[in-house]
Amino acid sequence: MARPREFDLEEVLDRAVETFWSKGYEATSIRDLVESMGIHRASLYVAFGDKQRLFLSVLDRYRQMVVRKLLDILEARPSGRAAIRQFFATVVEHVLTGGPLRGCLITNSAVERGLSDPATAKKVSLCLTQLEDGFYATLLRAQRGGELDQRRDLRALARYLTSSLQGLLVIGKIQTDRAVLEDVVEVTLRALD
Amino acid sequence: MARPREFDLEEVLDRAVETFWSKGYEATSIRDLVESMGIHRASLYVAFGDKQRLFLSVLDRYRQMVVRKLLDILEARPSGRAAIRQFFATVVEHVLTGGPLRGCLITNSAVERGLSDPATAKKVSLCLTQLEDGFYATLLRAQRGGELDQRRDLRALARYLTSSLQGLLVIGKIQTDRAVLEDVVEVTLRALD
DNA sequence: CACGTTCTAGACCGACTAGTCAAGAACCTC
DNA sequence: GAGGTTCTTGACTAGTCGGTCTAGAACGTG
Repeated sequence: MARPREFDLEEVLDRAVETFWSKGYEATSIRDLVESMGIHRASLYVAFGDKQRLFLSVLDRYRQMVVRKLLDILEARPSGRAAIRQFFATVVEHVLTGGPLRGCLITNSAVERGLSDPATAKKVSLCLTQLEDGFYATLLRAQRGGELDQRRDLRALARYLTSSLQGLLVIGKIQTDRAVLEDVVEVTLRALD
Repeated sequence: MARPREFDLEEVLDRAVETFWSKGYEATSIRDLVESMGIHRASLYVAFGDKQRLFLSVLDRYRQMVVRKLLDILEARPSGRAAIRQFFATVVEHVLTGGPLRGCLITNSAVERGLSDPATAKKVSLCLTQLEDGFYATLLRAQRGGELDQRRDLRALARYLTSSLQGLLVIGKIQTDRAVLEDVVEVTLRALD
């Protein structure tokens, strides 16, 4: 056996999540990460590999934590419609109060690295698929509960909601007028009628 | 009088637009710009100031060229509904064929620099406003032409379409399956019914 | 307690970063 | 053609980048 590491892997990874989330991939330097994670430069490389591999770990962690929480919202209510409405209301609140973390690491990563890093694109794609599947399950619940026309194409609706979420998060980077965001959500949800 | 510059300002600016568009702000180095623009490093600084100011000029140019073209699509057809449908069809084609320029500089800039650079945020906001106003005018045309219920809130609809466009462009960075993008557009346009 | 392993610490690497400067070339006006 | 202005050019700066390496500290096992 050997000397155990002095820090908690998930704990420092959470700090890395916040740093990449707020600054983006390119604008985050190893120095930034060392400072925010509170571990030594060499420890970072031993524990997580290089910057890109650390980022991929960050995306996994983000999926397990943040995306998971979002999916929980969709599952929390028996009414599918209410769940989806609550989902978007939560996102709007996040945008209005999120400060430097306003926005979404998945959106950011899709835009900044989607075209240049296939490994990142793959992880982002997984997150988007999970969200889409979450919407799908919720729409199915709504349909079975008689809240949604039986003839609606649920896969198309789920894809639409996933895309709408991304749009809302982009707009939220520029626009923090609640009325604007609520206008968007209101019209978005009309698609379910 | 003095020696005139040997390059065309707008011409080299167009090259800078392409470079920032395809690589993003942070990932683009001055060296990249010097090579793509085909002018000397010092000429770049004399003509455009530092990297950030060049980027702001790039955003202006993008608005005059690309956003202008998009707005033209909205104005090209007498039918407001047809114009909006054509608009999104064009965007889907761009995503499917755009290569390294797939995506939109406005979306990219909003996401990458919206929170960290107020000057960029302001220029992006202007572009989004122009798009929103373009949608508004087109919706109004549709409404007056009897293609849209008189009671609909056109401002909310315009904001929604602007946000939907951003969402589509984010999804397009990851997903190039035509069926997915068309699903999104199809449901998006149902909001007009 | 000694060994072997894996940690942390700080110094270090070449490459690249954004940005500057001095010198000379090219042009216009007079 | 002379003078003045602004261009282009290549060399140059200090600082930062991602990543590595060696030395020594800290632990579990025998």
